[in-house]
Amino acid sequence: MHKEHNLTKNQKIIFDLIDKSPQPLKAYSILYNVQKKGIKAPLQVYRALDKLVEIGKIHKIESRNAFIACHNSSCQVAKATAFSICEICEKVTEISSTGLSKYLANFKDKDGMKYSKYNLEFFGLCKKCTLK
Amino acid sequence: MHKEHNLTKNQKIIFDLIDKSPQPLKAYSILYNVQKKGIKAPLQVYRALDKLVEIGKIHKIESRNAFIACHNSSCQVAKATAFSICEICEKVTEISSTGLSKYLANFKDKDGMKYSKYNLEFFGLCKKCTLK
DNA sequence: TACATAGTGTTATATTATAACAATTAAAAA
DNA sequence: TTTTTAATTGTTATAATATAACACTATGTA
Ligand SMILES: [Zn+2]
Ligand SMILES: [Zn+2]
Ligand SMILES: [Zn+2]
Ligand SMILES: [Zn+2]
Repeated sequence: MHKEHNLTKNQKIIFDLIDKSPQPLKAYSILYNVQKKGIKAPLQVYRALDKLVEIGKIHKIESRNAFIACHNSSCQVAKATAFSICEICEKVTEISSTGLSKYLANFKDKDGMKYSKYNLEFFGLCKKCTLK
Repeated sequence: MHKEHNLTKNQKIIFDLIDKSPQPLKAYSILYNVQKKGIKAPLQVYRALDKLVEIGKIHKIESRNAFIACHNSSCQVAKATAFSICEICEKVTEISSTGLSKYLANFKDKDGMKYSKYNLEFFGLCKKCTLK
C-alpha cells in the first residue's frame, strides 16, 4: 500500500496524466500535454517526475525513458520493480509476483552481497501481438 | 562462449576501449577517447555500439546510459543480462549466477507468458563502499 | 513571528541519440 | 572473376532527453 503523499499542484497534474495513460509516457510528451495547465518548461516536468519516482507513485522504464504509474501494492516504494515490455506494441505491464520479488529481494551474489534495490525488465511479445 | 565475430575497424577500436575500462563508459566519453584514432562523430560511435550490443560483446547499462564489455560466458548474446551497481562509486559488475539466470529464463507471469529476453539491475553498495 | 524546507518559474545549456545522404568496403552469388 | 547485394563508413545537421543556476513563493514548525 502506498503511504498517502500530499502531492503539490504540478505533481498532481503530472501524476494524473500518467495514471490515466494506458502506456508509459515520455517526459516531453507529458510536457506537451500539460502546457494548457500552465506547466511550460521541461524542468517543471522533470522535477515532478523525480519526486513521484522517489515516493513510488510512478516508475521509470529505463530502457524506454518513459514513466508509468505504479499499480502494484507490493512494490516497496520504487525499491523493487519488475516490468514486462512488448517489443512490438510497446505495452508495458508491472509484474507483481510474490515469488519473483521474494527471490530477487533475497538474491545474494557470489560474494554473499545483498542488494537494497533492483529493477527488472522482461522483453517479449504480449498476448495480442503473439496472435498476429 | 561468444561466437567469433570479425569486428570492423571502428567496432574494434571501440570494443577495445570498453573492454579495457574498469567501469562502464558513456558514448560521448568513448567519442573523446577515440578521436585520435579518426572517429570523429557521435554516429560512428553509436553505430559501433549498436552492433557490439547486438552481437553480445558489450551490454548497455540502461539506468546509466553506459556500456560495459561482457565478461560472462553464460549470458546468451544480450538476451539475459544482470548487473550489480554501486550507488556510491558507480562500480558495475556483471552477475553470472546459474541459479538466477535459470530462474529468470523460466519465469512466467500470471498469464503464463514467458519472455525471450530480460535485463536486471541490482543497486546497493559494493564491498569497498560498505566499509567506509 | 522567524526560520527552515520544499516547491515553483524561468532561461540557458548539457547530454544522449538519430535522420538523411553520399561514398566505400566486404561478402556472396552468378 | 565479375556482378550485385549488404554492411559499414564519413559527414552534417538536428532531435530527444535531462540538468544547472538563480530568483522567488508556499508550507510547515519552533
Ligand atoms: Zn510499482
Ligand atoms: Zn504487443
Ligand atoms: Zn554478458
Ligand atoms: Zn562502491
